[in-house]
Amino acid sequence: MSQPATVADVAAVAGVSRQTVSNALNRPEVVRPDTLDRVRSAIETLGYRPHASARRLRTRQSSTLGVRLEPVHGISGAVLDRFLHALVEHADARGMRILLFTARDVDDELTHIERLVEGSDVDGFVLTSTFHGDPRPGWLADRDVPFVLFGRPWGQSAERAEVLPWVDVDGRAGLRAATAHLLEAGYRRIGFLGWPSPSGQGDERRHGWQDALAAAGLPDQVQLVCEDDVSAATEVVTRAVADGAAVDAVVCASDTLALGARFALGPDVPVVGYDDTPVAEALGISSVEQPLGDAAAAALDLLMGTGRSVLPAPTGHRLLEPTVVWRP
Amino acid sequence: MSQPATVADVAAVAGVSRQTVSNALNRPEVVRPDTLDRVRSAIETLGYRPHASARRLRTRQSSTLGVRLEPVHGISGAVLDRFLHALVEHADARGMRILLFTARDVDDELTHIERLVEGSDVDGFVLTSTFHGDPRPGWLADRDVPFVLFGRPWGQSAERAEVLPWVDVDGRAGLRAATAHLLEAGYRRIGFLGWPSPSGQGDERRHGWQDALAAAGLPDQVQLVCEDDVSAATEVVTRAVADGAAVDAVVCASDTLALGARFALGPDVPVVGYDDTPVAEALGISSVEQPLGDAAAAALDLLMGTGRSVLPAPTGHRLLEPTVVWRP
DNA sequence: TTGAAAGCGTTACCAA
DNA sequence: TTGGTAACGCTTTCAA
Repeated sequence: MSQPATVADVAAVAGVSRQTVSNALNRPEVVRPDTLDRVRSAIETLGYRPHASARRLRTRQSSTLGVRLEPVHGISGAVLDRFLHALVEHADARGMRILLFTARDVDDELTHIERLVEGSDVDGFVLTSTFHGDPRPGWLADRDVPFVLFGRPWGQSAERAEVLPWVDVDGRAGLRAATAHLLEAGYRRIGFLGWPSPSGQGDERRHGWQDALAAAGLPDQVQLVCEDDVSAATEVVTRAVADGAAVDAVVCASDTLALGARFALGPDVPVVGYDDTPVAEALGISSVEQPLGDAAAAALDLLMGTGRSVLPAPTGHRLLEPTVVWRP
Repeated sequence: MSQPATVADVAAVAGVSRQTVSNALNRPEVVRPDTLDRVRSAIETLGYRPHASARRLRTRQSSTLGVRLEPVHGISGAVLDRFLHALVEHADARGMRILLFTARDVDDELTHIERLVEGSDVDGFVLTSTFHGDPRPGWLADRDVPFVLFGRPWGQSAERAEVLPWVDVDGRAGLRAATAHLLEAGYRRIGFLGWPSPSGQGDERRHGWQDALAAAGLPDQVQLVCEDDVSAATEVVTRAVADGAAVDAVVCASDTLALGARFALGPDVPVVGYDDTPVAEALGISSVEQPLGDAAAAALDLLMGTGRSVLPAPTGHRLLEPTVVWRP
């Protein structure tokens, strides 16, 4: 196989014209069965594969989705990694490919996005790590570039947020479930360790904790705040306990914080983290696990509907339920 | 910008022919300066970008490299992630893109690779996680598909290994340095916790430990073996100590093992891991850090030489020195 | 149901 | 140095 076979080669072997080969490939129902068979066996013997670039040039579709590969962020880096993995798999099943790019910051990301769009390199984007004041959704929507967010459009106006396509995991429900479970197990003084406000995900998770406490008639529990850093978390919790804070269990906004809390409180005080990272698993810390495979599938559903190409203007959203992984 | 501009549009605006625009883009030195200026300003005003697929169809180069995104493997998952990140950045700087694919196992990986090659989707591959009996290098070499290994061609015949292109980090040097440093600090009974043989990287790392001990005239130290799992490691070390093994420091083949050793020995016995994962950082465990950015750059150097396209048959190799990150 | 012809946007070749 | 012409491999009209 010095030179890859083309439609013309297949057509010659099958004794039909090029277009018939193309039809056999793309609209098999329109070709007579025995012709179809001849074409298919010709494809088989020649080891023919359509030339991706040629097809893309003709169809004006790249069948490719752009995804920014973000810098690894500490312990939770594996989360986006797992999402990406699931995304690649589901995309493959739908005939789509994932093209990576990196960027220093959001402005740089928009520059890259612009280049990819203008070079017709991608049909759309999956945007991760949404945040308050995120300029990307607006930028893309203004230019009619299809996209879907993994993460809610925090801080967007209500009308805009309503039509923006996004997939997210319901952190509030996750922490609500974790807290409720601890309450059932008899714990009464359940503290929360989270990030400073405003933080989309962080505030959601705090609300989940509050929901469960309110439902149990136990408001006003200990609430601590610090940056997402193990030593900082250890220090905050240690100081709070020294100052007389009463907790017999702690739910946290992340595994990083949970790890700090565990160091401060020892193994006898139940701690629940978020993201179910390998660290939580290794240290036997309970954690809220995001259904990342489902999230990836949902993102593609929103972006592509039931078809095999990206919708011109995706819309709608999906909020997925996480599950709590309990460890001794 | 309803319809993206093409070379023809640029040519019309600049008052030249299509070909001159193409030349201005790809071989500017062959175009007269003032013509070049006219073309460039036309490109500017039109916001023209070459259509990637059209160019690829014509040049028969995809300017794309295929990389398998592997399942996240516990604590060390971040390593390939960081390598991938660096690879995307360096590739971008060289006008190359990274296309991801996933696979269940090596056979499935070869199937994917075949598909990508036959569809002219990629110009070559960067293969990670090489292992004894790896069929991929042979498969690709047999078909003249360019590739480079991140990891040595373990277990390949000497002649074949000699011409195979690979980049790797010298784990042996890393553990030698770590062990030597501990020896200088006065530790004399330095144990090693590693993986079962044969393991390319694992055996290398063990040799590094042995090198340093032999140089210091202190052979026959405690050597332990277990699978790459935290609890297994904890158990193995705990049992060894209970059985009378004498160690006042331990170097390990991975951060996972180091974590287990830390649990078994407590914070007063120095433990050195490998890969400098976020976990090691969070727990204050010293670790050998791989220069992943350099590895990615070296991989592309091997694959592309100094040019902007993949070499037909890359060859040569590069062994990089890791550094030890010491923590209190 | 099948075939002929056109064209997607680009670059390579050759002549001017 | 510049421009005309011809592909690259594919799909999409439109006729037969």
